[in-house]
Amino acid sequence: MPELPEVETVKRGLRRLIVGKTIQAETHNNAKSFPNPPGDVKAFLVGAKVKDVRRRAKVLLIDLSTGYTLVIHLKMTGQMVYRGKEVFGAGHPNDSLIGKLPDKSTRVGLTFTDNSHLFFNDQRKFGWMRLMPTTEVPNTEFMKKVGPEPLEDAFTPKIFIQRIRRRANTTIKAAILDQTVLAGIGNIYADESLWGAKIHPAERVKDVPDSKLKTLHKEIRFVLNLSIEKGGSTDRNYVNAEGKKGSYIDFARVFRQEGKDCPRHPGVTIIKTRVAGRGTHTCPVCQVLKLA
DNA sequence: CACTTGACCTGTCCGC
DNA sequence: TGCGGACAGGTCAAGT
Repeated sequence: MPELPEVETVKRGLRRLIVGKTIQAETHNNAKSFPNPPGDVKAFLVGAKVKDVRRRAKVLLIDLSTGYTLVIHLKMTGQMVYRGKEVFGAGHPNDSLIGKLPDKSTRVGLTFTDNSHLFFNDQRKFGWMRLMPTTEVPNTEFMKKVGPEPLEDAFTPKIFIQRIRRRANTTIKAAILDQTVLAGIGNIYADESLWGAKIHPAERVKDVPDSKLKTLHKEIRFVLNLSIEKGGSTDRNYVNAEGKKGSYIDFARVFRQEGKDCPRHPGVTIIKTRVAGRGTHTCPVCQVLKLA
């Protein structure tokens, strides 16, 4: 999915666009995408005013005046796209991937009382949204076990090293993708930060010295901050709340750069392999797997 | 318990 | 052009 920078970008857009608006109507066409019973929708969603939009890990939280929160996970192909007078629709000369909405991958539609709309689009139907009492959100299994936010001050190198050492025998890539170690890293920023720290993704955590983990901690924060600045990564179909693409991919050093030169080593080609079951991009010169 | 693999879906791309 | 297979940014349940 959308990883931390993409969800953060959507959150910031929605904050600007929908806070203060009142939901007038809801439609959905797929029970998996929005499993709440119709009674919940009528009692806690329709007629509610949007109080705030938050993010924890890769989860988007829309707090409502009814004391309920819309909890949303975009997974691989989810999009939350707003259409209203603040945002131009199809035909506007921006780089939008979104044409006329709703379309065939629209799973949920919300209409506000000013006749603007918020669409939950999700081609692969892995994503979901659900209503629950705001006070219950921190008590969900996911929220109880998810790791720290990597961009908060409390996420020190010491905390990172302490938490990742629990995954001693797995690969470093699998460990940083593990949401219980730290929140928000996905395949793009795993590859980008490991290249930054000059660590081979298949290295076992126990074989990575603290000094390297400290560098990795710094690189994780660097790539996540840079990506937020660029509005996230659009590799396939990610778009922000206005339906626009992110531009981090233009700055990517290894992700989706197979066949191109490593920025550190002109003439050395970035290769694509498979680590932790995921497509993995590395420079064969900067990232050497130590043979135990 | 730690770790790995397959399943969940739809769409696209690549080779034959 | 058509068809089969691999692959795609995430997470979990089930397996070893």
